[in-house]
Amino acid sequence: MKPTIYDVARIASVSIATVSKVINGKGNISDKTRQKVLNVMKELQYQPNVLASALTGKRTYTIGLLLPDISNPFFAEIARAVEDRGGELGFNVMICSTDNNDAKVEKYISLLRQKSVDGIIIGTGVQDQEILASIATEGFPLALIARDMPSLAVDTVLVDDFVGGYLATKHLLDLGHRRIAVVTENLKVSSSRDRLRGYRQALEDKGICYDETLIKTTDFSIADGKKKALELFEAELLPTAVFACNDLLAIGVMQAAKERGLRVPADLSVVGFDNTILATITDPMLTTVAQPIEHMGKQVVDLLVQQMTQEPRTKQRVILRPELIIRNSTNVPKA
Amino acid sequence: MKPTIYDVARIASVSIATVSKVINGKGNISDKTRQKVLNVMKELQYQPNVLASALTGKRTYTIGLLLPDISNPFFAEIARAVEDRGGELGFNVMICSTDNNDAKVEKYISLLRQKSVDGIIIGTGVQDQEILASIATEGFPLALIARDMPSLAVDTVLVDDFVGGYLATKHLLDLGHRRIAVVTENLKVSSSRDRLRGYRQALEDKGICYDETLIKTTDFSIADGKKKALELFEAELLPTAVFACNDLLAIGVMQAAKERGLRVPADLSVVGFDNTILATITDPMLTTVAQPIEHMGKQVVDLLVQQMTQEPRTKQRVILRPELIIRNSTNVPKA
DNA sequence: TTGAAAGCGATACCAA
DNA sequence: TTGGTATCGCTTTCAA
Repeated sequence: MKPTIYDVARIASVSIATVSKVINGKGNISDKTRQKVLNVMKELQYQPNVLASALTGKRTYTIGLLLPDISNPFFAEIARAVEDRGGELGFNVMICSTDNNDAKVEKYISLLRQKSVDGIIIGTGVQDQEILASIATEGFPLALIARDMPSLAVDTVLVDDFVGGYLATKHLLDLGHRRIAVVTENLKVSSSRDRLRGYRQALEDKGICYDETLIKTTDFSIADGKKKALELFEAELLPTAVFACNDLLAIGVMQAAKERGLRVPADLSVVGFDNTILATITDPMLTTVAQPIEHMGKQVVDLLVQQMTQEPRTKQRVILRPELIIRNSTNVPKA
Repeated sequence: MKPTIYDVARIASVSIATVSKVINGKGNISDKTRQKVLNVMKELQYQPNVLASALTGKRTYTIGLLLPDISNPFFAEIARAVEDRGGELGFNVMICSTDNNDAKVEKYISLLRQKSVDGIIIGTGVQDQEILASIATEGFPLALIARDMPSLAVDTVLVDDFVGGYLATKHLLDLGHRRIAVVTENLKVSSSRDRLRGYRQALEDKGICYDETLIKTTDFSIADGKKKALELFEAELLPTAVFACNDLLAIGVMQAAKERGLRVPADLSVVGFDNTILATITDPMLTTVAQPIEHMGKQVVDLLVQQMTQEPRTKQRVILRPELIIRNSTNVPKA
């Protein structure tokens, strides 16, 4: 069996209270006693049981991370960033892939709370915000990453999706494109809506009419992007460029283009969003809007940890500026 | 505050012992009492505190998962598979990215044990097997995925790397390639060694001499693969094909080829390993050796859970057969 | 400077 | 069928 605080106390011939004090550096303990206890602890390779100490009201040093799907590179990269910053601060992270399913979100949150995690980071879509509202008002540490729910008083870190959509579209516009299609994730997701708004704004600034038929809504897999792009290519008048609302969809679009014999970027320009590792792997490499994932991960963790360690403060939304990464999937339109 | 078992007991005017019994379906409780307690539980939205119950010797229903890097698609896919099966069985998973660093491995294992996880799955490289040996003999539930440490009595699930290397090489050989280079991860990793053995065997079966200069060892990023491929391309006599020991390296090789003006597969055939999502994204799509990731994830979890729930049994190594997925990065050599 | 003891929220044994 | 109570490993208050 693992040694307990009692074993240490017995062998060091002190009380468990004393041992507890040296573990936590509290109270006044003589150097001599402290050394004695420390030695025994080392000898026994004693490690305090986190569960027991959490039961007395201390932290579990564990945070929950809700993501749509950890096998999606964008979210995997977020997870890594969260894990890294959490690690620096002494926290482990429990991952939960929700598939953007409210039922799973609810189940996971309930489970995590049964396990007394110190806080939860939400990177997943949540339809029914009530699920979050209740625990947020309850004062349970909660933070959002890459999701926006302005109606909720919750710390949030995200990229300015509007600007992102704007930058992507403007880039295309500047190249001379006028017929720019959009393949976007479900518009129930706030980030998708904002990216589309950015797109519209860019068009408007250029005095170009918004054409409903150029907008395709779908899920977020490569296959989805491909399917919608194919639909786009059915039209008599083809778009000369596509703004895809994430890299996965952009890749689907590129694959569809290839299947139709359209060359990227000669016949069709494609812009993605996220700048995941995938964007560097396609051929041509994908022009895309970069989210500062590492920075975002660090920030949410910091915000969350502040909630658990500091005085209540006003919740904040940190909006980071996305950056357009120009690679090889965009070019001037043909003739 | 969250309600406790005491709240339930008080409101239902029974003892906490009775409540505990209805929670766990133990003992004989009259239907009437049971209903009463159940109702109060529902009313209060009572959820037992997992920490407290774990303190009394029950499970935490949490498992640890050690991976080199969760942002690497191969491992992210493993994580998802583990999470899914874990979820079905009632377990949450704590992810730990180790960067294949023994110090981190040790730190994480210690941390996880302090938190009383019910078991740990290791998918990360571990140089000093002593780290694992001690806790394994101690009887702590442990299982390996995609890693082999035959000297250790630990449940293990992996693909037959030897066969994988053999299949990849044979495919190239069958196409007519004779000068087949290898870009592999550090040979301290067992899987890399075995894949290389498979390669040698395939050559031998065909009566082809093993040429040391065609073998390049490196780390596992795209950049590493590219760098080594570039070195390969310095030679007077170019290889006509490259077997890369994972998809990331294969992609690096493809990028190097492109940079050198070599067309894939016309001038150079490339085979990868893992069949991650990346393999479907490259252009041309990558021929690669598929690991049945989902199946592997399910198996390790099952093996691990067996250890915690069943009688001690002989440890087993489950060796799955990899499958060659032929896509478009391989072809007959030029003239 | 040290220790006795209550308490955290559950489980399980033993009585009633 | 139900309940009293010791126990798990630790923290913390209060006395000594």
